Amino acid sequence: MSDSAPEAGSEPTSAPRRDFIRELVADDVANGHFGRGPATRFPPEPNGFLHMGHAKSICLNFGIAREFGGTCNLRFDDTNPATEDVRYVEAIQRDVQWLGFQWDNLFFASDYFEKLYDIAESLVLKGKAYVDSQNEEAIRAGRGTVTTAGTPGPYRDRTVEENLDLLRRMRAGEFADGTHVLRAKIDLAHANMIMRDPLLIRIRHAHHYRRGNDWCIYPLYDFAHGLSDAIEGITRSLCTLEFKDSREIYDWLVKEAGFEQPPTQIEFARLELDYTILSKRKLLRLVNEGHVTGWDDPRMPTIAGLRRRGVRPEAIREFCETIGVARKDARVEIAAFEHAVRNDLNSDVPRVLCVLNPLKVVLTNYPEDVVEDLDAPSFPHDVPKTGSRRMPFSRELYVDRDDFMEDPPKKFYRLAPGKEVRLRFGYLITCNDVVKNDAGEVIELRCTYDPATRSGQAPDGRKVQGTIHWVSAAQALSCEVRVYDRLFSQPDPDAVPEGQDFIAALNPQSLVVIADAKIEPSVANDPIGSRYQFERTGYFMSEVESSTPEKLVFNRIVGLRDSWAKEVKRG
RNA sequence: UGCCCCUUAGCUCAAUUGGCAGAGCGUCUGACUCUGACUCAGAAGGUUCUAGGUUCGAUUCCUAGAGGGGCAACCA
Repeated sequence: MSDSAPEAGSEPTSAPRRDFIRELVADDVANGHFGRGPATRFPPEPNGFLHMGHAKSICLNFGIAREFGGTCNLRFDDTNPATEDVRYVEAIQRDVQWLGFQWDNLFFASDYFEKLYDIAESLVLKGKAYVDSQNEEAIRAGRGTVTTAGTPGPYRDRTVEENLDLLRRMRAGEFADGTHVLRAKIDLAHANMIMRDPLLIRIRHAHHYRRGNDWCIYPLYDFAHGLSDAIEGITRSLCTLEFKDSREIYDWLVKEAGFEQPPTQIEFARLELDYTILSKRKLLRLVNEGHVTGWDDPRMPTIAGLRRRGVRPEAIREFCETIGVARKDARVEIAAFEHAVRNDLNSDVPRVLCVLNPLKVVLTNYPEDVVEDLDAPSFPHDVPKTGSRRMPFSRELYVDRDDFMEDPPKKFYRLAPGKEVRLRFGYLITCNDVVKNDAGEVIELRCTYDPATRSGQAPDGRKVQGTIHWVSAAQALSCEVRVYDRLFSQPDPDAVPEGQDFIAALNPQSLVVIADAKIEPSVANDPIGSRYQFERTGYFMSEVESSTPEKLVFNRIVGLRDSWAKEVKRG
């Protein structure tokens, strides 16, 4: 490399942001630290569906493998027979692939049980582990507290022979659950609670979704995780901050097990999102208690829920990139996610007109039996895509109730008595009369159109401030629109008064179903699952699970930015 | 009365390793516009948690303190 000015075109391809983890991996590659290429893994327990927090981890682990020419495994950390299920294994694989990633190897920690057992025996042989036969309470008491040291129990100094015999009989299934555990022999007074003779293996006579009933001694996380990484030749084991204290036992175990150049654990902050909960345990509660329709409810922050809602994997990946990776707890604004979703859809999906809350408009000076076809481009001028559709126009139309006010405030650009607006892709119309029912509710607007303004422009040069969306009443399709909003009504759903929990923070308006919205007929033959921007409203997708040829059902993916709503809110 | 981690703009993160504190999102203003969208331009927003110390120079190194978080599951 010379010091001379870079030549045109030699500009480095705008390097992606380097977080502290990527810096380390880049250093590994440059210096050949592990004697092998970068190897990561994504290690979910198959006890629930993947959510945005997992997406962050997936983008990190698979992204690093991709960027540095390394490998990334999908490993199921299935060491707890009580909570796991094939159903989750299948859902997780589908979600990872949908996000756009493919694993180099598919592994299961439950395939390592024999290897882990062999390591357990070797630890016993070295006097580094022992079988403890105290009950659960005694073990807990013997561990001490964060401020007081623990004390050795009565079985801590069993002979190697006795430990080996008991361990083998544990494996043979001779003992009941809870009668014995294998513990590492480290230090009951260790400053790090994790290191106070951590439990390695416990007895569970239970059905495991993959092992059936053939195995009854299950390794615990601390024992299984690091050794599984080491068995797979992982170089950097990425996990979240709460495992910080586990790193010490991780290092202890891979060293005692004799791995050369073992993996190193690196911790990063787990994702927290405004107005959202990202905890499998709590999400499971929402499912089980029926607050949502399932793991794939479009309001859920799960990958399956977001997919069903209409969010695309590109948006999730872009979001994960913008939030970065750091070593401190972080709560990300939901606005950042919504921005990524809009940004992804804006340049790609066609525009369409849909009236969510129909209000009839009769054009009193338009002939009764005429239907015109108006040409409507499907993309705005700044989206480099072509295409258009025909929109029928007639005497009776629908516009959105939000676009009319009988007594509007200043700066209301839409329809009001005596005011003129432009119909998108169509004529200028002026509101003359307001028809009300007995209850005093507005049920119809009587307007006149200016026949000279079919182009949307007035020949005399007069300007209108507002352009509103509309559909022709006779040709419009009736459809159902599900307007989804945040699942929780406060930024931190756990910040509820004493005695309540996050359930109390649920947003009662998180789903508003509009049974009879009116959409332009051009969408009739589009495949179900198509995404659109409903102009001036938001992004929507017809839902495969609910739509029928007779009646389309649309999910709102995300609303458009709405500076008028902000103006109104400000008063 | 323990151990460990964290603290830079409203939010998320940078700062080439001790050298003029920046970016994206958000907010506000303006331009453009047949979407109050998009796009573009601009602005506001900082005692870098506090107090000392080292240094010509500290966001960066040291000490103490404050605030936040994690660890005492036979869960992961």
